[in-house]
Order: sequence, then structure tokens, then C-alpha cells
Amino acid sequence: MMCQLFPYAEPVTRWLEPEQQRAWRAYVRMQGELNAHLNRQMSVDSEISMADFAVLVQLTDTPDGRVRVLELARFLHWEKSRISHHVARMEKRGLVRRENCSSDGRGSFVVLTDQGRSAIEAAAPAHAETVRALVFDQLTDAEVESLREISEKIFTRLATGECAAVIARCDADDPMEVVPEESGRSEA
Amino acid sequence: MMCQLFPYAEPVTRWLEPEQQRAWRAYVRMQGELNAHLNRQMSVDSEISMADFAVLVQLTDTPDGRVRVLELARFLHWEKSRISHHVARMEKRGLVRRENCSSDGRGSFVVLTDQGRSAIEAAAPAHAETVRALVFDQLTDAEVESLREISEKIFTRLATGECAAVIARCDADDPMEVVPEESGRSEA
DNA sequence: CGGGAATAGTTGACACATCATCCACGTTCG
DNA sequence: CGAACGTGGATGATGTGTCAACTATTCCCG
Repeated sequence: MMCQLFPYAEPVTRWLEPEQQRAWRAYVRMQGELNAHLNRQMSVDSEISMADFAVLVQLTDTPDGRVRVLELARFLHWEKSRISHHVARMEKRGLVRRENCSSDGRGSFVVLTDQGRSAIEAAAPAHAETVRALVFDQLTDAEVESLREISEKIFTRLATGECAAVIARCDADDPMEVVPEESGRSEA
Repeated sequence: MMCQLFPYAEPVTRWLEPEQQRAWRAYVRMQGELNAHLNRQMSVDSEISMADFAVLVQLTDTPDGRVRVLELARFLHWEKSRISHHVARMEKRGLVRRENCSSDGRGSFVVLTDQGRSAIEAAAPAHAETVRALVFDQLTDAEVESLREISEKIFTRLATGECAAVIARCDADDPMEVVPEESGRSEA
């Protein structure tokens, strides 16, 4: 990105080409603003955050609204401690509750409450509308396809790279699986 | 006031098309993993975070390594309180220091220290290499161009939308400026 | 000059993510 | 059986981002 900023950099370093720099800066900026905007929209228009939303989507996606903690972590590509903390906060607000797993004394379920269900049902339409308005109304069909391909290429690299231990571990048993990260109906 | 006459907007809600959903999920997942990976790489390979890096880039970009706080905020598209907190933490670690502005009693400068300069010089090459390896080595020239165009389209919408008060205010005087924002740890 | 309004920046409270560590339970294998 | 080890999950410390107040200065205008 910022190659000309460092004239003193060692000659061995391969900086990005000008075209790549422009693309990178545009991407980074867009991505930052888009995230910020989606977060803001969600917390203004509803009583939940994007993170809450992601968790609730996974729960509504299962028939009985019960998911094991680590399974949630795998779906969301979150660390287990992140899930643990977040579920604790959501439980405090009544969006979910914990239940012990009878078949495995160590495990526990995260269970969707009625309040959680109505929270996500209330939040979903505005969120989908926002995504559509900000992203897809701006793009041609070809660009949408291109966005998907680019994203998949980069993600594949991230998931297969030797450095990506967590991702690799999560996807090891099913490398090609498409994780329904945001569920079909709601998130977009 | 609150026009909540239609709490159940179900029939009017326009969900995304299947193609759009696939693209959105791929993008969201890629973006989350890429951010996480860049943050991890930076904090493992160096003594600074991505946020530190972004600040230091702005400082090295000026001849005297001194930037007003709010100018920093505008460049980075950060809130002023975020800058304030972050600079306070960086100051505690010796990466920057504050200086009062003589011409404006309210203002203050953020000044790059020697330690800050060597920190970013140490961190930059590995970061650039990571971005190249993870992103641009995966993409064709056409895809790089496409990524830039898509990003610019979405960003333009974000910046011009009536809802984006902060962005609009920031860019009002220089709408076309290219900001090397460098992302935050926004994740997911 | 004086008294608001805008501006520059800080602060505190809180939500969130990460890391290391810990504990309870299960599995394996002697 | 029981010790070693792996797994599911919780916890606390720390760094980070956001929001809402707050202070201090400067600007504007009568």
C-alpha cells in the first residue's frame, strides 16, 4: 500500500504496484466504512448489535433453536472464548439462555429465547434493506459475481495458508463447505 | 415522531436475491478473516497493532512528523475520541508524544518519536508482503481493477448517503482524496 | 466589549475481542 | 482400575472502539 512512503525501506521488500495500491486503499476504506455503517444502523434501528445478530441467525437456523457452543464458534469462525463472553452478555439481556448438555457433561447449549427471536425478527428487514441499498443497488450483476469470486479466492488462500491455524482446524473435516455464516433468510 | 405504524413490514421487505446472498456471504466471511489475519500478523511480527500502524503511517507521511489530532481523525476516518484514546495509549508506549499548538490554544499535535519511526519501519515490509501474498497474488489484473471499482462504488454511496453524516462532514472539503486508512480490527 | 455558538480535544462508562489460564469432564491405554 | 491426555467451556486481564458528556478555547456578531 504505502510504498513511496518508505524510501528508506530495504530494497528487498516487494511493495505493491500502483494499481494494487489504489485497489487496496479503496477496499480498505470501503470495508471500514461499510462495517461501521452496518454496525451503526443495526444498533440504531434495533436493540441488538451485528454480533448479536450473527449469533441469533445461527440459532434461528436450527429447528429447535439450540446449538452447542463450539458449533456456534465454528459456524461463525469465532474463538470459543469470544462466543463464551458474548453469549454471557446476551444471556444477561435475555436474548438467549444456556442449557446443560445431558449427553456430555462438559458441554452446554445456547438456546434461543422468545425475546431473542422477536429481536432478530425485528432487526432483519432493516438490515437486509441496508445491505441491498448500500451494496447491491450500486453493483451490476457482473460486479456481484466478480465480488463473490474475488472474495472466494482470497478466503481460500486464507483458509489453506499454513499460517491460518484456526481456520484450517475449523474447516479441516470439510474443506469445501460453504459456511452459512449469515443464514439464508435474514442477514442478507 | 417515530413512525412505527407498520411494525410488521413483512410483505414489503425485499430480501436479497440468491446470487446476491452468495456474494454477500462470501464477502463478509472473507473480510472478517482477512482483517483478523492482518491484525494477527501485525501483532505477531511486530510490536505494534494495525491501528498503531495506521496512525504511524499518517505521521511518517508528513515532513515533520507532526499532525493535528482532528486532522489525523479526518485522514483515518476515525472518531475524535477514538484518536484521543489511541494516541494516549501510544504515548504511554513511547510511539508518539503530544505537543501543544501555539497558534490555537485548544489544539494539540501528535508527534512521531524516534521509537515510533523505527517501529513502523520494522513493521511495514512484512505487512506489505502479507497483503500481497494474501490478496494480490490471488487476483488477476482485471480482478484488481474490479475490486477497486466495486469498492469505490460502495464507498461513494456510503459517503454521499444522507445517513452518513460523519463521512460527509469529513470529506466535504476534499471528496476525492485517497486515504490509506489501513482498516481497523472491525472483524466479522 | 460581552455573550452565545462552534470547535478541539479529553474523559468515563460500557461493549467488545483476544490471550492465557483454568477447570470439569471424557477417552485412551497401561 | 487409574494416570495421562484431549476437549468443551468459563474466567480474568488487557487492549480496543463507541457514545455521551464535559472542559477549554476561539469565533461571531451585536
